[in-house]
Amino acid sequence: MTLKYDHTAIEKKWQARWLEEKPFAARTGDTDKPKFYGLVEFPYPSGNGLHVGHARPYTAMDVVARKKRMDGYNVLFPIGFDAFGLPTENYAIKNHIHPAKVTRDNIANFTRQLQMLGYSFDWDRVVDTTDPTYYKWTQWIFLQLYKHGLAYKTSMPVNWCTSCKCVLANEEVVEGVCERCGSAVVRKEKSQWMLKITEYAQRLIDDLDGLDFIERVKLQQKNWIGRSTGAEVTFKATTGDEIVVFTTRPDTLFGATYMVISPEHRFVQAWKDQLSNWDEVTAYVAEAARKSDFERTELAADKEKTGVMLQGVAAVNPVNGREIPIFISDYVLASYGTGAIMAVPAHDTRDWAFAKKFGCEIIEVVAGGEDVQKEAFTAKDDTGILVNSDFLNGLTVKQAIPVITKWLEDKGIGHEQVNYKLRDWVFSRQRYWGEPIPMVWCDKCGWVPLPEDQLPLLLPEVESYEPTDDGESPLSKMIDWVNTTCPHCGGPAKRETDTMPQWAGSSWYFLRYMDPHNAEAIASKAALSYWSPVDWYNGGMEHTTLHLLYSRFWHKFLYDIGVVPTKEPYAKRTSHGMILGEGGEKMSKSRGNVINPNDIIEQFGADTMRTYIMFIGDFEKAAAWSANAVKGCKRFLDRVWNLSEMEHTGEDYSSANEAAIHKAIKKVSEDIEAMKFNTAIAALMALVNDFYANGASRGDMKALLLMLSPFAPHICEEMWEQMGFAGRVGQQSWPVYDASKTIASMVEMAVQVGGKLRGTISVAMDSEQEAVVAAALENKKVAKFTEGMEIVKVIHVPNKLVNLIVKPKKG
RNA sequence: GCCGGUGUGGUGGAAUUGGUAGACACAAGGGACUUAAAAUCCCUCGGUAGCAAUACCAUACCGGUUCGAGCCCGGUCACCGGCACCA
Repeated sequence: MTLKYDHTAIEKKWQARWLEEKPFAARTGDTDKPKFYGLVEFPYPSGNGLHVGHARPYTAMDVVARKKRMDGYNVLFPIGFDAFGLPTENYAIKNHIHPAKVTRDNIANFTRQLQMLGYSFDWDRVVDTTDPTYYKWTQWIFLQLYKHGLAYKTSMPVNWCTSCKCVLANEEVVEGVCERCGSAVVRKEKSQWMLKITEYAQRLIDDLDGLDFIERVKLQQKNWIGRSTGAEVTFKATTGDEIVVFTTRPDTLFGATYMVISPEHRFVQAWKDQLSNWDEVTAYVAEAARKSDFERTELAADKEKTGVMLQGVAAVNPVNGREIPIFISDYVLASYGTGAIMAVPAHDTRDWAFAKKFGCEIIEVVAGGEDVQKEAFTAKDDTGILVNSDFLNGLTVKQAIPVITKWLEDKGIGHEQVNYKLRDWVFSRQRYWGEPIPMVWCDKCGWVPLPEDQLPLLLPEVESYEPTDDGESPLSKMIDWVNTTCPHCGGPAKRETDTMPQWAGSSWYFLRYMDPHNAEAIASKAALSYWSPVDWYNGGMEHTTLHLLYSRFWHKFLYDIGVVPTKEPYAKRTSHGMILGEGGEKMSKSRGNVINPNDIIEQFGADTMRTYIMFIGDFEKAAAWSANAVKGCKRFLDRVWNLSEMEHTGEDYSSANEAAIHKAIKKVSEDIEAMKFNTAIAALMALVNDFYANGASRGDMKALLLMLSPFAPHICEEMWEQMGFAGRVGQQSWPVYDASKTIASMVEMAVQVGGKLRGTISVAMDSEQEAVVAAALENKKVAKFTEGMEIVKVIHVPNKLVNLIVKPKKG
């Protein structure tokens, strides 16, 4: 009689052994084995502790890592903590505890929770972004960016979160509100450090081609970067100024009946003296400036256009010399293209709406749509033919674009132009708990980078971490720290008091794992060349345009300056779906439907938790938690455990189970690679059902434990040991299947008559068509439908199906 | 509005990518064991009709291609995600 399955004791035992024996340590430069670097997104160690949302991707990658080790790979599977950030800082403010202390405590708690789940992380490679030995290198990378002209400080309107009292990157603003806290975001003029990610826009698109990323990630990044090809065209104004516009439709130039410039355009102020309605203009400019991002988004939704015509100034359409009015309107953005457009109301829906409201002329220049007085015709393909356009008449849109572009170039008033929606990365934050930006302002020398030997620039101790209402970082109150000497001229100077955004530390952490204790470099050349690139990176879709794009940018930069050996950081990127609450709603404290992994582990064990979270459904799709289904997985592991009550004889596969085992090995192996963890577990459940029906040899049990071990490692190690198998299950080779053994000698085939299933027959493997048809006709159910019929056609799919097409016999 | 995705039993989900729809579970019902309960084991379980064998219907909806469609094509509806005045 075997003991009951005591998950708590078993899991404690094996977790302790793993910490002691370190079987998951990665060895740099282990040349007799191929390397595999599996990566999960490191957690932000919040005070709430680990969430089931972490367990899904972490378990998945742990299953992959454990299987890869059994496949003979030298595996790097690390974990760390992305610990700078607002929640910690806010908690520190509220409770008057230093954020470093809060971080230490939270990391300790997370570590304990991660270990309770039995993850095979290499605990000697943990990184913490708030550790000065780590952020020294985050600062070092910033200095390299600065030295290569990719970091610059500029005063510009930025996204200001009214609640966080902090600047946000464009990527952090979602539907006009703060991505993190949901508060209103307003525009504010501030001097900010910026990173020139736009310089990498084209490469960030192009290099996606060679990567094994799921399509929706590639697509989302491409859309975010937003490349569009068109032309820049210069219009002369009656003031003599030249206004440059960007258009993707130079073919419609003859239909440009007015022009719009953004309220922020420099010409608005420059033309002050020429404008007879200056009061009206300034009122509109002020109004536009006051609008928050949220209000502007709202307005965009209604498409209610506003604007003011500039009285006293006009522009000239260069193709026909016609004088056209100039408007200012906030539907033209200062930050895209040139901040000015030529308006072609007949062929652009926004221009059309504006023209209708302001009574502008609508001239058709592309025929083929409905009446342009009723709606704009915007087709960009070959359906439209150019009209009212002089030398372009008769051409299709596609044909006309190169013709007019060439014409503009010849005249010296235009050229082809590519634009991107992507903007430079706003890199400053006015908060305490982040990496200090290692720059010094000297009145004589300007911005001076801190010499590298002075890194890390440590965060000073402050009295209060509270953000200030004037929008300055709390560090600005540290007079002793702020006042310093210029590294260049030695004169008095001031330190930069803004800190870096949370995305800084996470933009390169995967490199540090390769060589986490290196004091001389971000990682040694040897480690970088051995482990790069990350072979498989799994993470959330919400990071596609933030972390994933930012880290690709940094990595490309590091490649350009010779620090890393690969152009791209990640060879493969996959993504998991969210875990929802029991009712299918998002888990949240306010709904009270949050599942704490600790509770599940305590009640059912880590192996049940792991098995369930993998069995819950399609890994890529959202899945709702089900307490009942958790019990089902516990029942499965109980059944596995209770197999030990059976008598097992024979080291080979039993003849009764052999075919099923070979099939299961094939299925589980392929499913893990394809992240179809749910069907892999289903196959193992079916195998256990077979064992109950047929009995199982020691060889059969061995196969089961090997295959189940990546999912439920504790119970498998325990049973492996108790059954007296040598070594540790996690250190064995993954079983191989023999394709010929997955096939039985007899197969069941479907028989259709006229495409309808009428019966099944059992025939020898690879039977010829004649034999199959003969067997089919003998089947009583089939015979009913073939009696008195003539077979006119037979469709035979070997070993699967035979379809008899019949018609009534003549006579 | 634009781009992408999804839609299968009471539920979560399978389906070798055009070849026996509903694997594997959950829930439910019945039975065995038990003084009883839990646990465990066995059986039933898409719908309609029938005692049954069986027949017909069935993968959001409508149509098409095909010997054969959950899968391909055209259209419609619903939900989810991303972008959103980007010229």
